Amino acid sequence: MACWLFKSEPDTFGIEDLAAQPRQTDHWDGVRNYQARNFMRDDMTVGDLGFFYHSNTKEPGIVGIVEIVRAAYPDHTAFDPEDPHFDPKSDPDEPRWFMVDVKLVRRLARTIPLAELKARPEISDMPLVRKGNRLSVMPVTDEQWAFVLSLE
DNA sequence: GCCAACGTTGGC
DNA sequence: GCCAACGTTGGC
Repeated sequence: MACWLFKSEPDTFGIEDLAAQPRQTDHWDGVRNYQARNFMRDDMTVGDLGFFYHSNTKEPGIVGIVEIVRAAYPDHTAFDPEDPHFDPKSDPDEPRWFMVDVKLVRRLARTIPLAELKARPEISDMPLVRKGNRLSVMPVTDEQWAFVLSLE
């Protein structure tokens, strides 16, 4: 089983929004970065766990845990001209972008702030804490996963 | 709101 | 294939 981290802006789609969905499950659409797409399309499997991370907010940090409940399938929002993530170059017959379904497992007891993660040498290799990182979906090693949870 | 860092695009 | 220009991300 692999572990992951999903970034989202809480003003757009936060953990409370996921919690409000039926069965606390939703598709993770809108990823428009090839590296992040490849992780989802090629490497994520049902049963994998992920951190839910709030970005671009007052206190960015890890707020919860999700589970992958459906493996990658075409991201239909790329075909919708009305959608903010519309991509005219994604052809329904040969989709360019993919998404997975995630289910909320639980909120963390507290937000683990980015600043705190950055201060921990044990996880200095996490892409999340590296300068200039812009991946919205990234892998997390088992060791990093366990360490982050130990901070909760 | 600012701006550094990054990925993508397109001219050549 | 190079690289400047541009748009976006995301911390602060």
